[in-house]
Amino acid sequence: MKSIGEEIQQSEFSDVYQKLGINILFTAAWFGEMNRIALKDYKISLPQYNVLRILRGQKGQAISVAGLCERMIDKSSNASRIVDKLEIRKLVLRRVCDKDRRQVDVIITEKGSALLEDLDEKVPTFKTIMSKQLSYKDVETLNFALDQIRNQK
Amino acid sequence: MKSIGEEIQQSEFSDVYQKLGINILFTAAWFGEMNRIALKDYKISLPQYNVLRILRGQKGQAISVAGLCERMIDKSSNASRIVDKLEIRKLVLRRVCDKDRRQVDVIITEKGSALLEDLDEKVPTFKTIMSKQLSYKDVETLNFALDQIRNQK
DNA sequence: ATACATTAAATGTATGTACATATATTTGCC
DNA sequence: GGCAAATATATGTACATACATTTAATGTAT
Repeated sequence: MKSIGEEIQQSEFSDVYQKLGINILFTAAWFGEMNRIALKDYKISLPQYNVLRILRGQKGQAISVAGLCERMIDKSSNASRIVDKLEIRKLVLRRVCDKDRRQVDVIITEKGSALLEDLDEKVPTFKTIMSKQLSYKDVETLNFALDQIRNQK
Repeated sequence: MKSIGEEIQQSEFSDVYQKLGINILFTAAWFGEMNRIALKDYKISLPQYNVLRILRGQKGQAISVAGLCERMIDKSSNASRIVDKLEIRKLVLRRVCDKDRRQVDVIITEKGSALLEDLDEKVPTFKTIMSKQLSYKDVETLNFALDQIRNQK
């Protein structure tokens, strides 16, 4: 099995925490790469895919651009321009919100939903990626540890 | 303590594996943001910082552009253009390799090394980020689990 | 030795990220 | 009501990523 040290050809880490930090970064990048490969044939980028999935999760309910930002993993991603690209391909619609005309509601179209359904079969789920190696209990432990890391002090 | 579900305002995940996958992605993004904040005053981007650290790790030994790519976390990053930016600021040097004139050796300059030394004091180490919450044993377990995830089948 | 394939790096283009700024709308205060 | 502050989104710019193509140097077969 390839350890993180072998992956990035680094034989020494200053300590195990450093190694873990790089391991988390590397594993996240590895997940991203797997998804990118799956999405490639559909000419859709990873952030665009993530936005579509957030919209589907709304189940028809409208969500503003700011609402999208809050739910995205990369907080500084520019949802406005990602929506631009999706709108050009008619995968989403923009509609000025009646209650607050500064807001723009974004809604997934039929075409967008259909594309997501196709992708569901192509994009590996985290469960298929990890369930062979990690038990339910392992996963709970990891989830707890990661939540703890981000809430230090 | 804020769990991953609260962070991205998603109350339900399809399963704990899905939750863990997103947790890893989110934690990696969170690390990145901490570092970006630390680097901001020095007008150096995260990939540029990572390249400088790889060069320092070479301890004077030359490394090619392809060698940099292999050691970078983001495999598809364009090391050539990152080196461009570092070269403009005289933090690194490029030198055509004598043994294979297609290769370009990249070397960190005195100015680059001095900048890294300054940054060492500003950029939080993973140890300072995580050692309060995770024991040595926790870390070993996590490292093992992540290595396993990336080596499925 | 020449021709062809391979390799290393650079470059071109579209998309995305980071951050500052601009524009439009709403809110709150007088 | 009128005006300043706050808010939602869009836009401008520099840098980075994803991926295809180009250029130069090297390896290899004939």
